Amino acid sequence: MRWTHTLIPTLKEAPSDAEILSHQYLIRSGMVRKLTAGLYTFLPLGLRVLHKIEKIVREEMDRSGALETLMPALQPPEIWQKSGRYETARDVLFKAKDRSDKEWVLGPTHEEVITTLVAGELQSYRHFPKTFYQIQTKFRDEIRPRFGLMRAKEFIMKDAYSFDTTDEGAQVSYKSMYDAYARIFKRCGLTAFAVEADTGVMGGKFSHEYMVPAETGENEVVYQEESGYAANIEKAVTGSVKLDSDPALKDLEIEKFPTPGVKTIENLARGSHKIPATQQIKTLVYFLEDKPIILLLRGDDQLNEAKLTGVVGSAEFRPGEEAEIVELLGAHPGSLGAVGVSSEVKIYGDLAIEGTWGMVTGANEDGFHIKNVNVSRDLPSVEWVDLRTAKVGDPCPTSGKPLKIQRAIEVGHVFKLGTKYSEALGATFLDHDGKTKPAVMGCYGIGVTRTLQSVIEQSNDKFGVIWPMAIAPYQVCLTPLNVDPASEVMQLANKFYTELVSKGVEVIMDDRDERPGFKFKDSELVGFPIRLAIGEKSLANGVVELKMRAGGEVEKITPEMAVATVLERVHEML
RNA sequence: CGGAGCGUAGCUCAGCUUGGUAGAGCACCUGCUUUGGGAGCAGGACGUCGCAGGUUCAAAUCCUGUCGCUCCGACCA
Repeated sequence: MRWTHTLIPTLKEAPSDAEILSHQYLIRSGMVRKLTAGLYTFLPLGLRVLHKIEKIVREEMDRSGALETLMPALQPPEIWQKSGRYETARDVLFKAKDRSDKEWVLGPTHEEVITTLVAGELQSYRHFPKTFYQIQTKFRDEIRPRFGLMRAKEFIMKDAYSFDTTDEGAQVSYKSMYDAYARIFKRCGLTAFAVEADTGVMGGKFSHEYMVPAETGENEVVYQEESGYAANIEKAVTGSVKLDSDPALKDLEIEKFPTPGVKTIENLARGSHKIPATQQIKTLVYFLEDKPIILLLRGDDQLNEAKLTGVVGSAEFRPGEEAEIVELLGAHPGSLGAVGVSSEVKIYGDLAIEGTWGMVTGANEDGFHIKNVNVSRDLPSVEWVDLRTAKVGDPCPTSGKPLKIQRAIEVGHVFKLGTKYSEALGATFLDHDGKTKPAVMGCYGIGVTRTLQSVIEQSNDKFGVIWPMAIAPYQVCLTPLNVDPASEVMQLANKFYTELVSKGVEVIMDDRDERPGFKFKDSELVGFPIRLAIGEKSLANGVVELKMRAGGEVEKITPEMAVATVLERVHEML
């Protein structure tokens, strides 16, 4: 390809609406342009990268035995009503109406469609297992699209769905996808690792997310290198963080004491009371489908709402409003406690305070707290569960070593679904024993467009993008510094171009009549892995100049060696 | 949806406080010079100042409304 024939609108300055570096480079290097928030046009260069990632995804999906399909993006709402997600996913569903005012759904994902297909086509255990995948545009009415392709209203996803007759089979399918994902990200030049992920209302143990470490990521990963433990913070459990209570306080009776003006854990820890946060019980009032529940955490801990979802089996909860809380407990937030609360209110307590004593909590009377709370004695009806958010330095659940936290971008998610959708949509089969059973499903997603931007986020320097060879828009940027067709420089460039292309190398020739510095800057901004510059000065010394984008000095090589050397580098880096 | 900020040339932004001729740099067009790290000079084209009302002799500037964009939170590939 010749630069003057394609469209690579590079920008010297970062667009004002691009916050993170990968978003800026995506725009500046002329890969995409924004139509409106969360919607992007892929320009020729960006599309080449996208296609290359898709090719890798296809190859690895095919290799794992998955079957490529293509499902409609436009879907009837009836199947969403059947699965129950017409309601539960209503916030992300884009809806459209046709001329007769019938409603349609733009697919944010395809469990309903694929399961409907399987319900009709796979009827015997002999037809299983099967895994289907597709690479397709998804639509999600994101509350807040952001960071370019990272979170868009419309994006390209590789989604896959496995169907097995047994749970054990489903685990094999799961593992197969899990492994394929690792290969995909590796081939894309991405450092991504699998972490245990929250399974939310679906339950079950099998969910992993593939994470790319990045400060701009929207997720937090809790990990311990030595033990290998890694989990999304929503899911992360820890070893016991329970602290020893002072034996002297165990049998003391609870005692109310005045705490005027104290509204927060912090107030009580600092002020005149000097009660460490670790000795306080934090009392939160939530409403679960209009029924109040009380949550108890240690003063220094934060509630993990994803864990709460798992505990109560629903995501339909919200923090109570001040008026509701006053009505329930008779005091304002800041003086709340669970001691003596009616046994009709469900109370969940975090494991970190189970069995402790000498604790301080609100008295349910404004301006008063109570001390010497012995949890086992004074809070008998509490159900003890894991509710806290893991913190840096907490003990690793497997090794006890201190945990660390790293921000990351989620590029893939593998999920063992079970029979939720197969039951709802009738994907059953006749087993050996003549019984009708629901298929056991798994679902697997890769954000293809997000993966693209993640590579930029991970692989760049102050000059621009550094594309890994496998997904670079072009492998080689041929840079003649004189584009006069009659010049020796341009004739040699044309010769190299022809030879390299004939050997299957993807070359872009920068045939613009621009100054050298201008061309060098552009090629570095776009990030072609190899640049071969041909200029009069070096040619007079019998050499051309090879520069690797990833680093290293300019290498001077003879024109005779140029094509072979470039070819060798391309293959080394693939 | 809650909180914060921003809408002026293709891009980055100044001008707004204190109302009065619409600005700069980059990019674009023409010419000359230049030619190894985002060149220089001269000339040129490009704007309903997001939109709609209002105040005023007069609005980019003040007021009201509205739409869009960005960031923080809940959601997620």
